[in-house]
Amino acid sequence: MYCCIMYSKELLKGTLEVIVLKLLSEHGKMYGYELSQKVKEETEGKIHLKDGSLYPALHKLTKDGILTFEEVNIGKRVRKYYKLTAKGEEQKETLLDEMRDFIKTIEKVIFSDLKTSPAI
Amino acid sequence: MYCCIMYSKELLKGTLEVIVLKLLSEHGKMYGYELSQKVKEETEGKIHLKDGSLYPALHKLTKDGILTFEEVNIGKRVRKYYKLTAKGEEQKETLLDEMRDFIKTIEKVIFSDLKTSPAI
DNA sequence: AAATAATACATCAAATAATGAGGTATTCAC
DNA sequence: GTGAATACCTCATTATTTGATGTATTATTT
Repeated sequence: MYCCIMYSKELLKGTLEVIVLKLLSEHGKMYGYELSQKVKEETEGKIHLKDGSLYPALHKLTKDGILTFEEVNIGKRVRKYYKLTAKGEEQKETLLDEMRDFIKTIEKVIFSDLKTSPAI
Repeated sequence: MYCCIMYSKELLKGTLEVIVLKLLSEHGKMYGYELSQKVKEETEGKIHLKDGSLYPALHKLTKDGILTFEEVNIGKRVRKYYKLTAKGEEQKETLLDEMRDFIKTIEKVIFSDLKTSPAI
């Protein structure tokens, strides 16, 4: 059902994307697991980036030139630290603007009681 | 990509659903075309309920007992006026609450500059 | 009067993406 | 040495949007 919003794909898809880009922009570089923990923490568990969504997303964003990564060995374990490319920085700004606009629009439609009813 | 939000399905799915339920609650009864026009108008064209999304959604909501409809003949044309059932009223409240909560959460994650950086 | 736009409904194949389940392996705490 | 946490990954299934396509009536423009 989802939606049918002008910027539907770019936006709702972006719920994950915009979060990832914002956090990476803010923290410089982060690895997948770190991202999911950070989001869980900042939202008191309300938003939970699942493995099955997060990793494919990171791969796609990398493929699209939004992110790059470097592998860092932590003992025998490998971490992939992601960061924004220049294109990624632009994309972040775009998505944040869209999100702002989307929220404003939704709020206007959804949370207006005043609008119609002259209240008896 | 979408998301992976606690209430993902119930919420993002709901962008259409919540709009429809809100408008029906507000206006009593409306038909499909009217709904799409109203939304377009109220959002200055930013949100556009497409036929291919709207009608299937109305059918599904009816099947689920959220909506009922009555057919009205306008000349040779038939209009289906939809309205909320009691269950639909409840559902509307639930979705509005979720939407409020979602927006608050997203805003917290996305629009905080203060949070991390101690600024130089 | 004829063409065009708007009204009003509908369906469906294709594309897209989230979910949930499954998998591997390392490190830490008890 | 067992379980939990860390850290990555894939993929089939499911769900949903989109865009195309269709039908038909009414209003408007030329």
